[in-house]
Amino acid sequence: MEAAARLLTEEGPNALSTRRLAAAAGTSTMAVYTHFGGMDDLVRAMVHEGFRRLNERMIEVVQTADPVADVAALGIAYRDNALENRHLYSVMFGGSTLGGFALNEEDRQYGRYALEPVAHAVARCMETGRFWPGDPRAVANQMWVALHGLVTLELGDYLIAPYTAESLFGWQVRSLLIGAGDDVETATASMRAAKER
Amino acid sequence: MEAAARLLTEEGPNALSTRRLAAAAGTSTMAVYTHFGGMDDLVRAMVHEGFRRLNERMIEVVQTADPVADVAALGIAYRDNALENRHLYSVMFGGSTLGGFALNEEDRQYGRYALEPVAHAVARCMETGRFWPGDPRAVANQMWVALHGLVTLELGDYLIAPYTAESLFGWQVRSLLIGAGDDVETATASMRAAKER
DNA sequence: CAACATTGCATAACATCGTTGTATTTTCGG
DNA sequence: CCGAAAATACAACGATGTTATGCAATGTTG
Repeated sequence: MEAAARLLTEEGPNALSTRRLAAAAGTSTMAVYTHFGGMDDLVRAMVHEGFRRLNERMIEVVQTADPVADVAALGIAYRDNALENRHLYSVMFGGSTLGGFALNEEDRQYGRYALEPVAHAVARCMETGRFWPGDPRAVANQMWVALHGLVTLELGDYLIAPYTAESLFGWQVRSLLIGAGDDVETATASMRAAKER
Repeated sequence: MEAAARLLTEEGPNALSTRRLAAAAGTSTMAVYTHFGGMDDLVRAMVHEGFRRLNERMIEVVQTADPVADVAALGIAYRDNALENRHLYSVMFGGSTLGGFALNEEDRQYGRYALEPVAHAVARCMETGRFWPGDPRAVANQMWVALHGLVTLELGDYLIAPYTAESLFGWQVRSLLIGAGDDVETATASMRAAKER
């Protein structure tokens, strides 16, 4: 139900209640239990929708002749998706608890799956010699961890000037690219190219 | 009230209710309103206690002749504190919402303040030439972002073999040290020294 | 077409939550 | 030792998720 998604994105997780949702959708609270199994399953459906959006966002980052720029573009896409679905993001990755809802292993697997495009792009960086040879998934996980930290602190309003999320994001991605083996100059150029997409 | 802290650490944020707390403390729900102002202020007190523990943990990392090892030890201390107070940590940094509780700017300032020891250690690394000259707070923020991401994903059970939190943590800290200017060999040695404290 | 079964939702009720008001008990200063 | 003040026990209110019951719409079948 897109009414639930609207409530969650506009008024936050606390507004996502059966009665608020029933009022917004013009029905009764029972609709939640017929269409879903309960509040938990509704939240789970929201989470899956969130992962679907994230995957969509990652997949539509096209592959170019510059795989390092592709990696940077994937990082930008990841952050953009989190900022546009901030409440959903915090539920997806274990932040907001939202009543008795708890992630299960299947949910988490959806999250890990979103890293596949990054792993592929990193593999291409290694094949072309821009990155040192190694495990692409390890590098992708490294990037995920760093960007997740940035995004959650940004959403929690912990990052203020002069160390804004924007500047830290650029620094973070850049050091990740260089730490994976790229040269300083080419990494900077690839980041600029990624930003302009 | 340490009963509240025990409830939160042992049964999670959802178990922290006025009635559960009253039953655990052997009193009535009114005790929450006399000693604190309400549920929100009780959570806020818990959060402040969490920041106090974090600061304590960071401060007791002694300064040695190897400032890079000190930085690594601070990272270890940060992660250890988060793992030992996992539920509290998620409340402190905007993860769990816990009813209507919301962080205010004063709370966040407590969190940022915990970075001071890191900034000092980084400054010493720069003075001794192990790190490139630069803004110590910028490097400290960089480290914070990366470690916060690692910890939150670890607490959310997102990190599984072969990319465990343990291995990613080592990789993350190592690349941070090297990215800040240290050599590969000396950084590895300093990390080993930090781990053995 | 009519009787039936099934499905979906509205209404009401229940347990639990944070919170508030009132009365009672406890505490403590003079 | 007494009176004022603080702390607490008890009950109640609104709101939450959930369940039970009943009704109406819908589809199915003879």
